[in-house]
Amino acid sequence: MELIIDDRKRDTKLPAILRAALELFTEKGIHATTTKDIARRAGVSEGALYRHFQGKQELAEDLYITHLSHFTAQLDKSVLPHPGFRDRLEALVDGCFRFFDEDRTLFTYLILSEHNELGRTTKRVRHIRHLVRDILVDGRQSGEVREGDLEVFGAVIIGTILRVAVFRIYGLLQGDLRGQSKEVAEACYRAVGK
Amino acid sequence: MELIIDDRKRDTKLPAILRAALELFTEKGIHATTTKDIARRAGVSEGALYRHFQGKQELAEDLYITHLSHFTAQLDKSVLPHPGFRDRLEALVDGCFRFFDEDRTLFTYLILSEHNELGRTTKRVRHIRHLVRDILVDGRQSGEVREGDLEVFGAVIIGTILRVAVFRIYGLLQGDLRGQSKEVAEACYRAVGK
Amino acid sequence: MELIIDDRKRDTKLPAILRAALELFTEKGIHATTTKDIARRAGVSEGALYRHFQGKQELAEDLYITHLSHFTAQLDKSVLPHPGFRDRLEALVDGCFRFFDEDRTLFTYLILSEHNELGRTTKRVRHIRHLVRDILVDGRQSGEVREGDLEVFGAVIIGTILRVAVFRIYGLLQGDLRGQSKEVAEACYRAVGK
Amino acid sequence: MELIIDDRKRDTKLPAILRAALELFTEKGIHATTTKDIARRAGVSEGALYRHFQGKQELAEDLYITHLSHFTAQLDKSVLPHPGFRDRLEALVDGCFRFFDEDRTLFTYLILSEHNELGRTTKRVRHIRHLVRDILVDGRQSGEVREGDLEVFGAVIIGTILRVAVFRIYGLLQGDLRGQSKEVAEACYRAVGK
DNA sequence: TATGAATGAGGCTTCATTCAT
DNA sequence: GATGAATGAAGCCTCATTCAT
Repeated sequence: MELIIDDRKRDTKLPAILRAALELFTEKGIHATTTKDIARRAGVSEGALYRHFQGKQELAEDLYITHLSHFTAQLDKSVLPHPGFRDRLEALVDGCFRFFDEDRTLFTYLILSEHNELGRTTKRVRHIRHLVRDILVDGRQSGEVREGDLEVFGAVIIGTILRVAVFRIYGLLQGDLRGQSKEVAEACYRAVGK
Repeated sequence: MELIIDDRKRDTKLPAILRAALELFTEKGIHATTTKDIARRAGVSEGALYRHFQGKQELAEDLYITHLSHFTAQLDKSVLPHPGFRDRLEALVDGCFRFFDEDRTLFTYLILSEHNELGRTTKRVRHIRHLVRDILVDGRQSGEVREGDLEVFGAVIIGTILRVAVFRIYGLLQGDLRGQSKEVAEACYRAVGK
Repeated sequence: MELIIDDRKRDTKLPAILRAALELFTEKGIHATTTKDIARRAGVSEGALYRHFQGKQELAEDLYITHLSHFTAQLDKSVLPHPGFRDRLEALVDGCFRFFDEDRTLFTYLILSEHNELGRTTKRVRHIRHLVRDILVDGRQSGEVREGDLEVFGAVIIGTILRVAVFRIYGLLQGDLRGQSKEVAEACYRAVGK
Repeated sequence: MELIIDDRKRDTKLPAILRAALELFTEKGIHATTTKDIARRAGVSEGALYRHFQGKQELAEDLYITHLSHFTAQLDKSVLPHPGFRDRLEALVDGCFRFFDEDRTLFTYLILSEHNELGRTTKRVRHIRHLVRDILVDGRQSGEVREGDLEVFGAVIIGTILRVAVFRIYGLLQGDLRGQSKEVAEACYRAVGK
């Protein structure tokens, strides 16, 4: 999947830098990735990073904010139009899994990694967590979600989706995740639906 | 909760070092924690760590292996004696949540953190994941677990438990988690039970 | 005051570059001024400097030699025609102070700054120091300068002139310096005249 | 001359570091001196600097403040006890010249260098300038200083002293400066005394 | 001619670890 | 055993200069 890049920078080394950084941040974590690592993998001098970012930190934050915003927006668009809770749940799971299948590295960076390093930055972007909450609140109102703490239900849904992805990475599951969307959505629905 | 320490070292600076290291590793990650950080928080000199460990890495691995083994063993002991799937599930959730309530930092270090830094080390210890798998296999055999991919079901259970803990840390949930054990086990059971 | 520029280059970016460089060199020193600083303040690209100069060093030397030569020549012309020591002294002080008033930045760059960076370059240009020496030697011969080491007297005159300028920059003195020419020349005369 | 050093650090590398830094800062300026330069001349690893200072800047400021304060205090003590303006002037010039003779490098660093790099720091320490002002104000009150702007007179005195030192460094003057104290004080007195 | 991305050397600083005291 | 100064490798970043467009 192509990362989001300002058109004017299409023929600079920025795309290579972003992709290299993304991979390394995901593999080893932001802190453990050195600027030299990034430069080497991008096929670029270290100094080149600084034409596009103020520093490693900004690079990491930029990658995070830009792509998470984009992903969440897309997810909103494919989930919220569905009227019923059950369909929304399926769309949610499917949206996540398709994204995972398409760019596992990016998914991991945005959603699975912890990023203590990014500090407050991570709190300023809409996240699946918020979408799930919206879905649950609507579902409760429409009577499709059973009694119980909505935060706990949110944890069930998000926890399940993310852990399935983690298991896929560990190799405990195989093949494209989108093949499992139905089954995973079903499990979630059983857990929280009426 | 008191960390596990060789009796002969009870009155050295080791306990302080371990606790300081644990806190910092959990707060900032192993890589981002410096030996100076640890020394300062433990109230010892920088060189003091090296009388107890070969280096930072060994300290991190030691903490991990010792305590994770201990936790998993305890969990096995409180879960496996129960004969039925449903009770085991409840015991599992409750065991995890009690541990979380007792020492959130240690729980985070052992279970929630990612620890790319520890590499292969993390694979050499029995983990909740293995216990969950055992419970599910037994439950399938006894007919208490419905049709469906056991790996997916494992992801549901573990994902749910861990995400509830994460939500507690974020402050989305409040109070002791053990109060939620029943509700969380119920959700898991609905998701995978017959 | 307009900097000295080859007529053919009047409508290139050279004037802007020179002025920006002069200001920055004076404010922060040559070493601490980056080519990017200069480019930004001049409103040109980083590479643009290199069409007019071989590099930053040459730019700094060029500025120095061109303008110092010009200033010293002017000073010679306005000082030496006076026949008496006293009048020459006044003309000297006044010439310096007028220059200061007209372009304080340039005066600072040429006369007040230390320029370790310019190395030998600074020694190849006639300097006020030489003019002062000439005046004193003549004054001694004509009996207008009292007994005493002429080098020390030179230090008194130059030191006084420069320090007055420095005090003006610090804000310890106010207004145009040329208003003080008479008083300063008087002090110098008392110090070294018969 | 021995630099001022906390007793507890007498047998560390700090003295070597301070002396090396002082020499280099004076020779090439703070900015142009690299930490590697300092380490090499001090016979120390670069990292060693950071056991004693937060960074190069702090090292430069520390050197400046500590020693300038000390010098000015000494100068106050040897100048102010004299009751008359003339004697004070002589003591001032002599105090400066003795200091110059004893440690020319330190004198240059503290008094002759410009130190744009030190910014506001330089303004927080009592300086010869303040002492000169005090002397002149008293001298005016006692009727020993003639009519005229005291700031200008201050510039004459300080400018003269400093320029003599500069000329000594250039080699225009030779031998110990203290031999010239009387003559220089005389010139200053003629310039501003009654 | 002008731009600004890219380079590569080198600057400042950090850090795990060692070692003299 | 304990301290903390020192080391040296490595990390992040800057900068004068080059070069493709």
